[in-house]
Amino acid sequence: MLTQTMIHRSSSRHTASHVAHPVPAANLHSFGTSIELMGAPMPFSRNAEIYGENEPAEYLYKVVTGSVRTYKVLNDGRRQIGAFYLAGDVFGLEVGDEHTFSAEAIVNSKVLVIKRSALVNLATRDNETARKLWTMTAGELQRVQAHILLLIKTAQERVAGFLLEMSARVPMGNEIDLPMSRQDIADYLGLTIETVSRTLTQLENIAAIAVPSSRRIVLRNRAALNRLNA
Amino acid sequence: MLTQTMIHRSSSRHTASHVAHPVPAANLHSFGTSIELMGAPMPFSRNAEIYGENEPAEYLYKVVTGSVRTYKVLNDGRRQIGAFYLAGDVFGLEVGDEHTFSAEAIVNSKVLVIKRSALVNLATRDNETARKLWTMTAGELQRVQAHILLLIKTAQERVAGFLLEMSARVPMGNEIDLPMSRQDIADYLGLTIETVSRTLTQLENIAAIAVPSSRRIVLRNRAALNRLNA
DNA sequence: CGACCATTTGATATGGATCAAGCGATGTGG
DNA sequence: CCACATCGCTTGATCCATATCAAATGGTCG
Repeated sequence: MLTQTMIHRSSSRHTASHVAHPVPAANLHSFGTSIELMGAPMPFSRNAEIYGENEPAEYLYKVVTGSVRTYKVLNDGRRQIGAFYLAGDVFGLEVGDEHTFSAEAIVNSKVLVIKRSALVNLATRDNETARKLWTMTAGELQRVQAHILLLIKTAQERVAGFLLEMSARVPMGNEIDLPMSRQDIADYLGLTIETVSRTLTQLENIAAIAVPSSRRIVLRNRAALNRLNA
Repeated sequence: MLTQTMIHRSSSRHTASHVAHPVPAANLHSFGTSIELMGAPMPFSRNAEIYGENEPAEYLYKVVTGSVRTYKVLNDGRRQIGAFYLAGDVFGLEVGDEHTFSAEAIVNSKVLVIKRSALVNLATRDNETARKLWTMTAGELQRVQAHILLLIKTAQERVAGFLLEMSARVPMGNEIDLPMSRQDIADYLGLTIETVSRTLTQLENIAAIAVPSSRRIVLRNRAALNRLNA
């Protein structure tokens, strides 16, 4: 098969910079009301690694600006993208000690870094926090379950589903500005770039979407897309 | 594409019997130490529905004997199996109010039924319970992430991965007694029964496995299977 | 024994992968 | 400011893994 990108152990192996730049001490007194107020946003440049698979999961993260992908590379080099995280999304939350995926900035991004241990400790005292952690994990679970349903569909259905998912996650509903490349989309959907590209032109021919520039997609006929989304 | 089973709105629509047979009152005093001691095992016969997608998630469940599948049916009738649950496994835990998948007994089974609200309430007081709920949800998350990785692989890799997964979950490691049909396996792996069947005979020809009877599989060469599992 | 259902095996079709070329945008050095 | 390299994307031609269609086999239960 070999549908995904081949990773040739090469590019973008910036060593995780936040290990070198320790995070400002968390404001413990602010945990109860909002997780957000901890630490300072940390910048990651395009393709920089935020953490690697199997690294200890000491922190969790919240995208302030930009976007992030998590992924896993199989033995033979195929890459599967697990998720895209946009501004406002939290990622990197694990219950075990290690990250199960790697994370990279897709574009230059600012990311809030939150110390996990503090939060988990707090959760044993503050059940508001405990519930929040649980709810976030459950949210991830639902996302991943939806992702599975995408992966059993035809190429058209996957791409349509992807576009609808993205449009639901950005403000202005019908105009999507994709931060990620065709290769990223392909590795998320379990397709090749060629198939993603061809499918987009098909959807354009059907007048379901318009593609004014390669990273900008306009949803022109949601009904048609929803029909494909089955 | 249409790789999964077509469900023709027909068989096995036994209305959820545990609504009719209310569960014995939970022993609230035993929650803290073990979730298991609640209610009496309830029998479900082969193919009986335990709950349906979109039903309120009032209970969670633990398989005592037998096995259970959860699944979702797409608009056009394709079925995707989300998971198989064997004796000892907990399923049906949701954070939202509704089940996102349906659940059926694969064979005649006994299932412990646990009232969710009691547990969730308790979790606000007992952080041991809270942690358990979180950990179980996170366990599901990891399982589903592993499932995604299966779905991007070749047929051989998927089947090998499935067999290794199952063998890790049953006691006697090298002999697997599958409770589920080829169709169930196919719908779990995103393949057709024919492909599953052919792939099993391929693996048999490679001497990676033996198939003494259709439901019984013997792992004969784990190294070979692991190599496929990539 | 015969009906039924699950599974296997065979023949053919097809959606998406692979291989290959072209094209437009962006950036760099002369 | 232009020539040219590079990169991301699209488009075309062909191939192949798996789906689909079809039939045979085998096991189970009345």
